[in-house]
Amino acid sequence: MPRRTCPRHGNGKPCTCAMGNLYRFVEPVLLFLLKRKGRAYGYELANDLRAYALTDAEIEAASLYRTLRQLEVNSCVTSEWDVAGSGPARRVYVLTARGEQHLQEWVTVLDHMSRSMKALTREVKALGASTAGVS
Amino acid sequence: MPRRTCPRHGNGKPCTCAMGNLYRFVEPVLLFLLKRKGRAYGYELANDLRAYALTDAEIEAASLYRTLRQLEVNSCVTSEWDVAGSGPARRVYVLTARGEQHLQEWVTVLDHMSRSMKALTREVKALGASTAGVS
DNA sequence: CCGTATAAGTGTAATTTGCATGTAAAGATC
DNA sequence: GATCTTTACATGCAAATTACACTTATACGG
Repeated sequence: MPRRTCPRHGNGKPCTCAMGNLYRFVEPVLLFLLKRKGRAYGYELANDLRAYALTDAEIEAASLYRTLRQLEVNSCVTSEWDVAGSGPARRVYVLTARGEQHLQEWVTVLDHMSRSMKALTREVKALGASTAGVS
Repeated sequence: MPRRTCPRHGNGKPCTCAMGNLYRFVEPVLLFLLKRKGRAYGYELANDLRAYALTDAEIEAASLYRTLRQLEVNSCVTSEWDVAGSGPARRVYVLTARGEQHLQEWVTVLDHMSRSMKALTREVKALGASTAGVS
């Protein structure tokens, strides 16, 4: 069990922060965004990442960059420096065929998880919110 | 990124093993099963756990027991030894009101994640499986 | 007495994560 | 021309998490 209290959103609402950042789920979103955009650099992806995040946990910039580098190590993306624009150089990423394939694998996995989660929540709701437990 | 190859199911199928065991997702299933069964011991829960698992990863017995003990530390369940039946003594768990509440929190979180996952997979499918990447 | 099934753990190395910090370029402000 | 801010990427390390092997213990059949 990860930290039981959410350090960032200290309110009473259920929060996936209490489950940790789960950077695992950053990966499929990055693959998707790269496929859709064609090419993109990390800082740029950070925004879209929030919109498509699978959990409501804050995405660490560090985990974004680390995930991209790791995807490159695993040949899911390639990168090169873009020194054209103004500002500091950007590392621009492009999806590879391997990455495309990995994204499709993720779709299978997420599809399955999505169904399982829905099935579970349905069953819990069916049981009702009765406080049948011990105090 | 966790291990990229699934050590247990070395075949080509997408497998959540490659995402690690995610014992986080064992927790809500255990809470649900305990609510439904009223009382249960670990070894018994292991079977049902497979049926309701949110990922297709093998559930480690160790993580099952550890999660139960941790749930007890967090007052989500209580336990006592059952020495009645034959065989080794069993630690029998019962859901508490706190655990019931925590289960409802999980429902909120899983509901949200389920939707996000479905939305993402839908969008990926809409893009098509075109190999638009670099070789 | 030995093997097997049941039941519940523990030990620990490796991996993953959160958070702080470092580097560096360009533009704004004064 | 000094320094502040924003953009952009990256690393270091302690703490948390996980995988996997291993241990303890009871009962039953033969």
